[in-house]
Amino acid sequence: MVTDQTETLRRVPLSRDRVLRAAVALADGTGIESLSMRNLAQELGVVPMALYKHVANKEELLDGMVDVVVGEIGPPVLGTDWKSAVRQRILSARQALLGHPWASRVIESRTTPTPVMLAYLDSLIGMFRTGGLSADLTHHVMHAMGSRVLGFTQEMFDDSPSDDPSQSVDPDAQAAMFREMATKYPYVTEMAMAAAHEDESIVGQGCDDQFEFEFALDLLLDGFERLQQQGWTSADRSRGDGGA
Amino acid sequence: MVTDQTETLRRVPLSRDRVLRAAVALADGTGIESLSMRNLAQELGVVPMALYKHVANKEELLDGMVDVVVGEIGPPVLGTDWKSAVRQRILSARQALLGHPWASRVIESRTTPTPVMLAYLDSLIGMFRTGGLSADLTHHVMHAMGSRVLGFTQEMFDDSPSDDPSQSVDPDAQAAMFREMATKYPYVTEMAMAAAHEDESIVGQGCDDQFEFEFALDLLLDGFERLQQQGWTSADRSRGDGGA
DNA sequence: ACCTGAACACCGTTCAAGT
DNA sequence: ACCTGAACACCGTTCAAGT
Repeated sequence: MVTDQTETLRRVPLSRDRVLRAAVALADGTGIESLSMRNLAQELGVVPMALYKHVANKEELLDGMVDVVVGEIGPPVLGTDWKSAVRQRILSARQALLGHPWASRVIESRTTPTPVMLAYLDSLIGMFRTGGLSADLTHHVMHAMGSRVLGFTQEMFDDSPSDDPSQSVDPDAQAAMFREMATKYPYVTEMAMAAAHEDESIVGQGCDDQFEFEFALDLLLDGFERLQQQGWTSADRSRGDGGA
Repeated sequence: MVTDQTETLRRVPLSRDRVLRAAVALADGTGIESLSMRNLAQELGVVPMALYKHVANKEELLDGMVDVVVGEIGPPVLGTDWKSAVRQRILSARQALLGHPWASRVIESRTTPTPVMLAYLDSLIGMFRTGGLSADLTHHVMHAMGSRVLGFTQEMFDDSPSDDPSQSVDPDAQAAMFREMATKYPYVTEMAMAAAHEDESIVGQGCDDQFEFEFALDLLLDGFERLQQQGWTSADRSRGDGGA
């Protein structure tokens, strides 16, 4: 294809699918904060109002974008135990999300599941149920997993190393800052140090996100398995809020 | 105080504290989506630009609002084992958040921790460390907890019963909808049924949020304790992605 | 019947002109 | 030196006027 791209896009008639794909591409390329209806329309060589033929409003656009991402999650693997199968599926969801940095934030902001999302959730719930977990336990399990079923967790803070040139090197200031951190927040500092074998950083940086995700995922899956084997029921509300 | 409130507010000079408290009150009362700089200024009987004397921009306003909420979290209880102490502190954080429905969303959107937030995290990390967990394990523990350290989890969808009058009763349509759900998403439906002993609902409604939160929290805390007792190290990366 | 320009009712923030 | 009105550069969406 040597045809001018904008020109080509202008010729192809708009469709919901083309709108959604363009929106995903725009968000991937320039960030979700610069995705506006006006912006997207311009990218498609179209007047803003033309988009409203294919999506009712911006919320529906975002729903559709999430559907595109969920559509990239692989199907369940067959022929293993439920725990491995669930584990692999969720790690596949994680892979899908990694290609779209905006996706987890947008998913969080959705208020009602789309049919595509419901189909994914139904299939995942089915993996627990056919694996032998009770409907009761599965319900609590899904809540405990939260957004993890889609391959992400709410990390407390964005730990991407900001390449802000305003706070450049100046080793003296950095050392002073570090000393202040270490005295004011000794445990935070120690924890950051414990993780900083791979990156220069002050807080929370340079740790292996994939490892952290799998650590928590496995802890939860192991816990679910243990409860299942014990024949746990939500009637077993034996836990008080005190006892060791 | 019988003085007219707006008049009183107009007399009291602005301060960062008064701006933040007004912002929290406004968000509590009318929702975070209607909190704008212009709106807040009006509430304070002040021109929008006056706010910029006390907060650099809207991001800093939101940071400050989170600080107000974090300030409401109770101090650690003394004289118990680390697990109970952590449990109680996190449930106290949850109580603080329950009074400010917007808080979890705003916390998620923060990109850098404030000193107030760092102080809270430091104190919580300290509870694990003085309880005997290694710096290494504590690091992974904090990641596994994610936003749960502040008393909330990312629930997959907003399950508050929308009192939208447009989709009022009409039991026939509702029954048809239910049949469609049950055939298209059998496991989702079953799970919703399993939880719906207390509320009329289609999906995800009517379950005990507090119970779900504690279920996951205890599962994680129990898991952490088990790892600690086993002398776990992150060098033990024994888990493959397959084996049962 | 379809499409779209202009307009509406908002934003956060800058900046220069006022006191 | 301090304060602030007007303006800038945006939003999502409505609606009436064009073809």
